[in-house]
Amino acid sequence: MAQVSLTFPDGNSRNFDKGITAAEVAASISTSLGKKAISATVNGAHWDLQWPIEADAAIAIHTMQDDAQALELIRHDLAHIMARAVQELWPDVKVTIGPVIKDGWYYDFDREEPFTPEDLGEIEAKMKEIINRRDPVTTEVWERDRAIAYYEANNEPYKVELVNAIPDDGQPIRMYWHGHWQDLCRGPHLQNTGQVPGNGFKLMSVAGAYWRGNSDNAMLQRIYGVGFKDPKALKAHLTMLEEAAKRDHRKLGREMDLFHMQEEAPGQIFWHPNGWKIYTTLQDYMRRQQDRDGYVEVNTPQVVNRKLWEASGHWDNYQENMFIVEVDEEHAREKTVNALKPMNCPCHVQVFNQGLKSYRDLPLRMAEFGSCNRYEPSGALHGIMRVRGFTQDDAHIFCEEKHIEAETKKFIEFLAGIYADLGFHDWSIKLSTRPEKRIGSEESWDHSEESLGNACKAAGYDYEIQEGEGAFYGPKLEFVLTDAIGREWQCGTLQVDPNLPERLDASYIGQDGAKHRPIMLHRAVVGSFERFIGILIEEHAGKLPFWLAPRQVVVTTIVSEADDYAQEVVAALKAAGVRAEADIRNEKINYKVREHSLAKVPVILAVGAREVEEKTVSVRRLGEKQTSVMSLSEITTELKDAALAPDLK
RNA sequence: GCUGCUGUAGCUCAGAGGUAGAGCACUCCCUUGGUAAGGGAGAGGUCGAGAGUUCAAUUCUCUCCAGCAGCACCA
Repeated sequence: MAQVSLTFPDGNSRNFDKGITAAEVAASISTSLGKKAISATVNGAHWDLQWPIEADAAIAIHTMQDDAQALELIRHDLAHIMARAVQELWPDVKVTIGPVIKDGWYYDFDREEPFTPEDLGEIEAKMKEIINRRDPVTTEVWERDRAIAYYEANNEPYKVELVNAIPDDGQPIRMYWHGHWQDLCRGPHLQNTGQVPGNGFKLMSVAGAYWRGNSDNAMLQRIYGVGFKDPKALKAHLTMLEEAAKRDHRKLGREMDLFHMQEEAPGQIFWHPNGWKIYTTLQDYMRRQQDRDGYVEVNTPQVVNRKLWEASGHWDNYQENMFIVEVDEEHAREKTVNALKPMNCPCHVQVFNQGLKSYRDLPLRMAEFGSCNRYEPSGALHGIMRVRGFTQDDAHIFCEEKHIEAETKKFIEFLAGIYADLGFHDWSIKLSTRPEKRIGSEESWDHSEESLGNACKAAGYDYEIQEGEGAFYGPKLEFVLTDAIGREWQCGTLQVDPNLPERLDASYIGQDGAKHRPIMLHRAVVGSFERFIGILIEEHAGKLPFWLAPRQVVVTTIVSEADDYAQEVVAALKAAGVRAEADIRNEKINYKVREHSLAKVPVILAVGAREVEEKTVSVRRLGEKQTSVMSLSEITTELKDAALAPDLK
């Protein structure tokens, strides 16, 4: 019999009969490993114990101790078990797909009536029952025709479509059985439903999802579940979700009195004094950074005639998402159709186009805190993170092709400094390359992609390539922040655009005396201020760094005899540039401390008879229980420094 | 935009076919209290908007608006 040579993680190799299964390999090593094995990795692929090994390979056997593999298998089996439970409860429901995702899985179903929360409870109970049956999980490879005939006979049209979609490139069409229940699946799976921890999962929610992710297709019902190895891990996950909910910017925005939104202006923000203080503090900081980095700041119109949007190409592509403002003939000589600007670039080109530009003017870095309005689909709106009215820290660098690399490097360094100042150290770069539908020559794509990659390397950063994800006119960099609870946010971006200067006829006079087209680099660091402030709030759970905190200090009185002194302390702090206010209300100190702590005021100063006498303050910092006594001059000096933005220290 | 859910006082929420309730917040009074809620009294709501069914609708039905979760979208 033919042999295969398998190499184990320790470097040793052994020969086995060709076609041996991973389970047999595990059992050949030791009886206990044979029992504990759950799957293998064969040549880098996660391998079902039942699958035969037909060629020489590197192999590693996994047990439940291997988290990555164990969780993948558990969640994958749970997806199947859930689908089976649903079909046992409601045999008419059609099954579609059910992949593993972060922390769990989902499965999409086609069913007339919506699933209710009560249904979820029933499904969960049925799943536990199935797990307790300890049914064997088995697998077979089928011919395509047989699979299609089977699914047609069973009235599972989605599965027929899936089988048909499997490319004819030799990959097996694999069937899995969990007991009598069957599903098309590429695997791998556990060997027995009883191996799935019956108390480590929970069904979380139902929501609509389009078949195959396409909004032209039918809407299915998706049930989400989370699954772990044991109830403790499940509990920890649920607790984490509760913690995340506590730092929701919409909740904190209300509690800290930062902003509100209301029906009459969906997707737009009413900033309250506290929130606006954060906004302007951040914007002032950004403006100083831009000034230092060689940008000029401009400001451009909000309401612009459609002619410009037609010329830029936005009218054709994004009309549906623009706020259209029509001025009728009663108000003007002739009817005009305008749109609120959804982006700033066409206006910036208009500024660039005023007067003749020389190659000596390039690179020209034109910045605007550009207020934009986009008619986002209603379902996309989310607190202040995704809105219809927002302001970008937008800028366009007009340059020559040869400038791209150096300008990009300069920008990455600029952005890195700002993220560091704002307390974000965990971020990464993604480089999106040429998509299938594109304009421009291959040479110019080569050059821009290479320039962006080189710039990242030159600035000392790695990047991940997103193949084909670039815009139709040029490649882009995306800068992705990871926040305190592991969520990713794309904030910064840099896009190479030779298209818009072409469409809007921007030019400069080159050294050769002839007209040339500049390239535009669209770039932003925070992206939208609204969204970025939302991220800041959630990152810090409302406890913003002192310099950004809208209310930095509250001076609370313990007895009313201290009222005058409290005002004196406030005056001293204000003179030092600290945002301070007095709380001389007739309330107990406990009450005031609680209230201001909940409002996330970073420093509470309490003053009573002793402090008045000694010209001191009792200092209580947010998050700390103990207090300390400092002289008025000491605390003023300290807070004066703390109140400065990082770039002013 | 799509699927589902939700909309009652400033906030968090209870309630029911016969035009509403709690806690906190708010106002006033008492209290001057040393670091996360002192006590008492009071005021406050066209029950998201419109239409329909009904003797009667905030409650049932429909339409619309907004929000939430997810999907799709994000120049």
